Amino acid sequence: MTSSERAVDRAVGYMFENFNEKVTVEDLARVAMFSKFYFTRMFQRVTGISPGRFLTAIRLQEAKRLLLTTSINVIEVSHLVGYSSVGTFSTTFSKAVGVSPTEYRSGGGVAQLRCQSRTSRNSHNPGVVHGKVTAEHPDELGVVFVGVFPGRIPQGRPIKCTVLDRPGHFRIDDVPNGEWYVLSHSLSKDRNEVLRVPVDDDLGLSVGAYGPITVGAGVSCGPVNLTLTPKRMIDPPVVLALLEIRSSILTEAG
DNA sequence: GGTTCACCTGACGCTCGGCA
DNA sequence: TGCCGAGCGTCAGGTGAACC
Repeated sequence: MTSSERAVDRAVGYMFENFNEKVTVEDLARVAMFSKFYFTRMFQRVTGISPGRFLTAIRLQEAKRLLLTTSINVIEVSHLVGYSSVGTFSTTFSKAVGVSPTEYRSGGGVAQLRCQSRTSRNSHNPGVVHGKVTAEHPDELGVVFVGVFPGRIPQGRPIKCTVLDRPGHFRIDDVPNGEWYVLSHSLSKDRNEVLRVPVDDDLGLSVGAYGPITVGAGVSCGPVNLTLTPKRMIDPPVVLALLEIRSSILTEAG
């Protein structure tokens, strides 16, 4: 682990301990023992996202857990995870997870989403993304989710996605033109045993990221080689109901 | 009780430059 | 080369009220 990663690790630890309070970039920089200017750049370089968005992801991950495992109302949940305005919480949650807090709870954590194409971009002549997902111990992994996202953090609805039985080759068609990230997640096989039960933590989760890639009109983009590694604390939390989406996709397929 | 929306604020991204 | 400070424009996120 480099000195930068150690500093980011300290800051992320501070976020996990204090996400329910007001945490500023100055606080995090002080914990990391760097100036706030340099810290922001360093954090972005190590994690791929800004400190503020990382903190938001932690808060939403905790909110998902509270919504599924308790009967606390949305207002109380918003306060418990650090939001002073339930309006902000509701809006942020809906954008990141794909459904509102009450929909998420009523669906038991299974977000009935579809991999959507975006029509706002130049998508009349979409491209193809292809590549391969590898892992150090592929036999220990269950099904693999591969999605195309606008950013480095898996939130909102994926532009396009696919599910593999195991690490291996993939192909995603009809990807709109633009600059995207390809993100992949997989659970260890023992956790897949409980696939139908909503998953609300990162235990046994392996992640891989690639990008940004530029998809051109009618062009096959790749190979995109994704390597799944066990999720570290400094990897961005999975905000989107990715695993739950995977479950619903499998339900449809089955 | 929960969501949406307009407005506002502060964090962020980018860039340049200084220092050791 | 690594660390840090600062200015400035942009935009994500926070607030609070209206609405369902």
